[in-house]
Amino acid sequence: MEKNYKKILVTSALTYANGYTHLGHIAGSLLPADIYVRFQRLLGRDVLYICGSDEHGTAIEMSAIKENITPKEIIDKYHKSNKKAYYDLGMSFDIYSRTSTDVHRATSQDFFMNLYNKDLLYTKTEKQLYSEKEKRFLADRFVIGTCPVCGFEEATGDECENCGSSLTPLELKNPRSKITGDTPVVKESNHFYFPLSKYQQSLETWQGTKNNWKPNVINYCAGWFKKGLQDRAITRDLDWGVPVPVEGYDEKVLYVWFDAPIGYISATKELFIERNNPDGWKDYWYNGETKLVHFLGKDNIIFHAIFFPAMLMAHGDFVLADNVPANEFMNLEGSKLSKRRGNIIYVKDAVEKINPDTIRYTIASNMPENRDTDFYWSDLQAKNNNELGAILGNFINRTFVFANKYFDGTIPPQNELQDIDTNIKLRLNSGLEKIEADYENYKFKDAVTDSMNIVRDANKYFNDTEPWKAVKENKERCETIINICLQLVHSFAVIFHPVLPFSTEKILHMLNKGKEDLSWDKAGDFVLKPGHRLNQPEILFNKIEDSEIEKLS
RNA sequence: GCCGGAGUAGCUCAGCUGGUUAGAGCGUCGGAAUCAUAAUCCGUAGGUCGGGGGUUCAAGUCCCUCCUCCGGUACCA
Repeated sequence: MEKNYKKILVTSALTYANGYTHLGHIAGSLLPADIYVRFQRLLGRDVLYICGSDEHGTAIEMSAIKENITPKEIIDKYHKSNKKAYYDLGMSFDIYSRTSTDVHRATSQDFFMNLYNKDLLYTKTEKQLYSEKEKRFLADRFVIGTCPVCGFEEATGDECENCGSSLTPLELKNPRSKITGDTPVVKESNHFYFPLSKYQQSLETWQGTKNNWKPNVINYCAGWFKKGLQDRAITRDLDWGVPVPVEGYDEKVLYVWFDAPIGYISATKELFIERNNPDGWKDYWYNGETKLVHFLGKDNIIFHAIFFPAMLMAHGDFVLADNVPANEFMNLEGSKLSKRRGNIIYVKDAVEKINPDTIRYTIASNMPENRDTDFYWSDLQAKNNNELGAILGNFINRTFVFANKYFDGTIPPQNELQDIDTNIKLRLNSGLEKIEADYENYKFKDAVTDSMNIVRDANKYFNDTEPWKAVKENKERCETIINICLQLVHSFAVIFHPVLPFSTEKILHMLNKGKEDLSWDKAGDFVLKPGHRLNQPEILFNKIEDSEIEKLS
């Protein structure tokens, strides 16, 4: 790392608990974050991985009304399901929390009051549409009416789908509620505003110091700066959310995008409460030597690179993000992933049918780091069969077969080394250096490619040294070869651990080694001792047949 | 409409501040090997870098314009 960070705090964008999470979420923010933290842990760094469900906002309240159930029922359902799916996919959160907890409510209200007490917030009264029938103010996109520009009759209060005009609800002709269809009335409402415009200069200065941010993030923000940041209302007329902790405003709640990012902080608090160290979270959030990294999809850039940092600046106590490595989107079979039913892959379904490591590997090797990418089931099949099975799995298997068949299931000694032996170790070490740089620079696709390329060379080493001949002609030579191949197997357990956590644990077990050998330091050295007894090998990646893929596509 | 991103081999994707014959994996075709989940390794072929114009000794890379796709557009998150 370019700076002497003592601690690393990693977040994945909170999952909105209004539906099942799909593979796009994994590709955008969950998987890169998990790979990153697993790598940092291998290096022995002090890292926390924070995520959770975002459970407030208009959309959840509206879903509850439509389905005639409570918001709580909705969030419970999706929080539980999504959390399980994430863990099934190997996400190694230190905590997966949610924003409906008491800790979060208190933390958000404290945050709000901190700004309120410093007189940073102001109130403003605006005219809004109010439904007498529903007894509620209507959010912009829950008002439907006729577009004043093109006459389209199904325009929503924020924009016209037909002509693309940006609208406000008051401009619509014949406005009506999207839920009940009744005609709303104009009513005034008073809200708190966050003075985002005042922080533009500080934000630009701050981002100016970031020379390793991805261009898409920098340019996107530059666009907003150029336009000029405007203050934002941070309270809403809803029933569902964190109540505004100010007298006279207790019927209102905090804007979901105000409280959601605070969720990263409250989840960290909750984690340390569980650890019986209630102040422990401060060591991370109040510490200028913490490296804070937000992983997210491109739809979230403004909130993590502009709005939340401004909130933190206003508050003053917290560390700001070191990086916001935003990914683009992953689509399915060439068309948008989340658009309509039948064209979506839920994580909960995928993990039931497919080896989670295969899912992780496929997504990681085609991660939308620079642009939108496509997920194909046929691609997953090819990656599983041709790379995971044929290259990695096969190398491990052919090595173990030799150890079992000719060396009684133990690690043979390493005798006199030849050039080809020292070369493969040099190759391993240069590969490790490259992969380490890949991970530190958020280049996960490169990391996967570079990792698998070492295994390709390991297979070449196996071919070139021909242990099946050596075992007959020169047993000592064969001992050395298989010793080295087993050392490489151990190295691969470490190297692939960020991407393939389940399989690498199996490899470690096959080697009869413990977690203490799962460290990046030990990946470059040949640490296995001759005579050490191995466990029985197992097939790590079963071949996926065409018929299975046809069922999934 | 406006802001940002993208369009590169049959397919999926790399190509930082412009610099010799544009790269990788898969797929294709040929070869070597036979220890291994018939799994490996080597080699071959494949592209007027979305269209057009410009700057430059030199452009996939910079500028202009057009087409197509994606995200945002401040009350969806």
